[in-house]
Amino acid sequence: MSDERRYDPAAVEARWQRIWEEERTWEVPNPGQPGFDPSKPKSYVLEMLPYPSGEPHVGHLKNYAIGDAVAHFRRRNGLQVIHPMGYDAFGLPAENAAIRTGEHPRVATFASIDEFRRQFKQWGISIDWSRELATCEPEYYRWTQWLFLKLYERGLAYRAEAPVQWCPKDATVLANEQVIDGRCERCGTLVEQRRLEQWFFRITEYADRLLEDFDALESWPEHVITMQRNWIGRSEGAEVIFRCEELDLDFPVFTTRPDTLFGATFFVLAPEHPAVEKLAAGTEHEQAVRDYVNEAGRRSAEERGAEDREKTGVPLGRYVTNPVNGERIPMFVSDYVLMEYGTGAIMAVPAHDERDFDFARAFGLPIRQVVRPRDADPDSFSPDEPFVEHSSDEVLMNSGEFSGLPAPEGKRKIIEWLEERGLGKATVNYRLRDWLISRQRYWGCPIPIVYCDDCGTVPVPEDQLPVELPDIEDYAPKGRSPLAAAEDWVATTCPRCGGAARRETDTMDTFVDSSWYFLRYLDARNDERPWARDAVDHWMPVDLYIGGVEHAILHLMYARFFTKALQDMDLLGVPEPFANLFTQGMITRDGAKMSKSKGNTVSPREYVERYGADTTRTFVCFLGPPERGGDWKDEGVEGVHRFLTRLWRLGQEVAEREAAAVDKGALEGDALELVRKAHWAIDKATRDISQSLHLHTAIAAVMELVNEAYRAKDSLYSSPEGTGAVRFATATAASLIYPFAPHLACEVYEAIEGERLWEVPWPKADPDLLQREEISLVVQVNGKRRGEIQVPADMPEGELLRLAREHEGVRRHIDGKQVVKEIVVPGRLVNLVAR
RNA sequence: GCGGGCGUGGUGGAAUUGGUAGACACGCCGGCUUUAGGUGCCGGUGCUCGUAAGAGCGUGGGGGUUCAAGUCCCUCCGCCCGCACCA
Repeated sequence: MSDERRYDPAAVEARWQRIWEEERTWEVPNPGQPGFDPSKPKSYVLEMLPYPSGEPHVGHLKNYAIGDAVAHFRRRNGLQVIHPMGYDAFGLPAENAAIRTGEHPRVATFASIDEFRRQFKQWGISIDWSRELATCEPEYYRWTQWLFLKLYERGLAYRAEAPVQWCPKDATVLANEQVIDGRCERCGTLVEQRRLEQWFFRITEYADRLLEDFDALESWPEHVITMQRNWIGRSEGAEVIFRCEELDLDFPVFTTRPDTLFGATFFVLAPEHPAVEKLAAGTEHEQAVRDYVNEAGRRSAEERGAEDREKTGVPLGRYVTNPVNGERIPMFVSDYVLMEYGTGAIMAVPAHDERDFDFARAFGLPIRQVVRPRDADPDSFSPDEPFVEHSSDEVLMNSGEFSGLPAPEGKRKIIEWLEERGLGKATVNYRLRDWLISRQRYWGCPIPIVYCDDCGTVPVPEDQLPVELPDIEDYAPKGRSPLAAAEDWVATTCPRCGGAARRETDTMDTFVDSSWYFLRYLDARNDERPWARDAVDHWMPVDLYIGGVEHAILHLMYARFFTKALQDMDLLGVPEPFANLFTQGMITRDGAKMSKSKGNTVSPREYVERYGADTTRTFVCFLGPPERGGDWKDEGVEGVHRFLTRLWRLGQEVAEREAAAVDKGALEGDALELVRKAHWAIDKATRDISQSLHLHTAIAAVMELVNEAYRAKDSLYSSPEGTGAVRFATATAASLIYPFAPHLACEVYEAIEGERLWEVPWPKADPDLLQREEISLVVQVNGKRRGEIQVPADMPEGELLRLAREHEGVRRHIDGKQVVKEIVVPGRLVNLVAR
C-alpha cells in the first residue's frame, strides 16, 4: 500500500482538531443567545474537573474518554449537549512546590493548566472551551467569596472555637472528612487535636435533606449512597439527663436504647469531657484520673480504636442518678467513649451493649438484663453475651411499670415518661459534623472577612470583592497562615466604621471551590453575578456526572450541600446537582496500582504520540466495564490500533470502488448477511452506550462488523451491489466507532459519504434486518446439546419437534427410550426429555 | 465485626437476565504473502480421551430447585472496596 493511503493518526487527528477549533464546533449557546435551539432537549455531561499537576495521567484519560463518548453519542441523538472543562487549581501540591522552589504557585499551576489543556485538545475531547475556568483565577474565586458571604448572611457560615484536627506536616487544620483512620487524607501523617477558632459551614443543618433527597436522584451507584448514609450516620433515640447531686451537675447522654434505661449500671465520660477535671478534683482518684486523661490524649485515634483492645478506664469516685429508678450509679472515665459523638458521656447498659459489657467484665460491674425474648423465662434469662435484639419480639423486664412491654413500645413509653418530667426527650443524633473550611495555607481562596476592634467580625462588602490573594515572599507555614506575614495586606480598614482592622488570614478548603464550579460553567463569563438564573435553570441538573469513587463522600456531599443551600436562597431551582452519577474504576498496570514510586505509571502522552489519540481513547474504553478497573497492557493497545487500521483500510478500499446503493429488498447471500451484521452492530452499540455504558461491548460489536466485512469483501467487490454492502458496513462501522475514535471515524466517513459525522444523526437499526428468516436452533436431549438444525424462523413447534427427532445426534440418544417431555424455546432450542 | 462488590480459558473480559458458556481482544499454534525479519491476510485455540466421528468433564468448593443453572436458593472458601468502640 502506498504511503499516502497509510493510516497516519497524527495527520488525521491534527486535521479534524483544527476544524473543530476553527469552527468552534463544540460551543453551545445559552438560552437567549444567538444560535440557541429551544427545540432540542438539553443534556449536561460532566466529568469531575482535574487538579492540574504536571500532566494528565491515565485516570484522566479514562474519565474524559468515557464522558466524551457519551457527549458525542447524545449530540448525534438530537440532544443539545453542554460539555465544559475547568481546573481545580488551588491546593497544596503547588504550594508545597513553591516552598521548595520559591516560585509563585501560580506559575506552576498555570504551566500545568496549559499542559492539561494542550493534551485534552490533543485527545480531541469535544469541549466547549468558551466556558473554561480555573478556580484560582480572581474572576472565579470572587464568586466563591460571594457565596461564602451569602452563606454567612444565612447563618450557614460561622466562626467557632472547637477541637479540631491538625495535620503537623501540612500545617493546617482538616475537615473531619479529610481524616482517615486518624491520619491526614493527603499525606498520611497522624493528626493532632487542637482547640482553635475556625470557620465552619453548617452542613449538619442539611443532614436530613441530604438523606431524604437520595430519592430524588435518578441513578447513583448504591454503594456511594450507602457510604454517604453511613457518613451522615443518623440515629434516632433520646437524650436522657443523669444528675450528679454532689456537684449539682447535669449530664445529658444520647442513647438509641431508651428501652434499656433500667439496665444502666454505671456511667462513662470521655477523657476529653470538660467536666472530668472538676469531678475528680478532691477525690482519692484525682491523680489517677489526671494520668489516664493525659495518656489518652497522647494516644492516637488509631491506637484508641484498635480492634480487640482491652477496655481501660478509671473510676471517678462520683455517682449520677438514673432518672427512671433513682439508682445511684458510679462514674468512670474511659477512652471507649468518644467526645466527638453524642454528648461525650454515656449511660452504660452492659447486658445489652457489647462495649459496655466488656467494660463491666473488666471492672467487675453488675450486669442486669432488662430485655428478653418474648418467650424466654424472665427468671432464668441470663445469656453470657450481651443481648442486643430489640424488635417487637422482645419485651422489657426488670423495668418497673414498663416491664412486659414490647421493646419498641417500651422505648416510646419511657421517652414519654421522661419528657413529662423534663428528664429527657426524643432526639436525633448525627455522626456528621459541620464542615471546617479554614486552612492555614496560602494557595487558596481568601476568606472575605475583616476583624475590627470596634465592630467585631465584619464581612467584606460585595462590591469590594474579590479579596485578592496578595503576593508574598515566604510560603512556608509556621503554624499560622503564611498570609499573616503580608502585613500590608492584613492591615485594612473596617468596611463598617472605617477604623483600623485586620483581614482574616486563613484561606478556604479547596473543596469549597469545587462545590459550585458546575454552576459557573453555565455562565462562565458573567462578571456581574456568579451566574444568570435562566442559564442555570436551563442546564441544571447535571445529567451525567463521571468521576472516581474516591470522591464518594467529600466532594459529592459538599456539592450536594451547596446546591441545597443555594436552592434555599433562591439562586437555583434544583435540590440535587447530579441526577446521575457514574463512578469509573481505576486502571492498573500488570495487576498493580500505578504509582510514581513503583515506576509503573503510564503516560497517556507517549501512547497518543505513538498510536494516536483515537487508539488510546478506544483502548481505555475497551479495557472492560468502565465502572470496574482495567489492566493496561501494551499488547492490548496494539490490538486496538490494528482494528482501527483495518477500518481505515476498508474505508480507503470502498471509497475508490464503484458501489451501488443498498436496496434491502434485493439483497442476498453474503451481501445480505453483511448488511444484517451492520444493523445488528447498530442495535448492540446503541443499547450498550445508552443503557449500561458498557462501552467495551459496543466496541467489540464494531470489531465484529469490521471482521465480517473483511471476510466477505473480496467476493463482494465483484459486483456494485456487493461493494455497496461493504461500503454500507464500513460507513456504519465508522459511524459507530465515532464516540471513541472521532478523528478516524470522521476521516473514513467523509471519504465514503462526503459528510461530517457530527452532523449526521446516530444510525438506527432497521427492525426488518434484525430479524432473520432462517435461524439455527440447538437441539438437546435431557438438557445436553446434541446438535443444531437450520430452520425457518417462523416454523411451527410441531415441525420443529419433528425435525429435532430426526436429527442424527438426537436419534442416537433417544432410540430405545421414551420421550416424556418436549420443550421448545422459540428462537433458541428444543429439548427432549427421554427416559 | 458490620455493609457492599467480585470469583468464568494462559490473560483482560462476553453471555439478550433461567435457554448453544467462553463474544471481542491479547497471547499462543498453523497456513498464505514477503528475498528475509516485521507488517498484512486466512484458519485454529477451555480441559481430558480419541486418527476421526464422537464422548466425558467444565463458570471458587459442596449441596439443592428445574426439562434446563455462570445466572435462582442454602452453605463453605478466597479476593477487593468502604465503615469500624458512633452509645
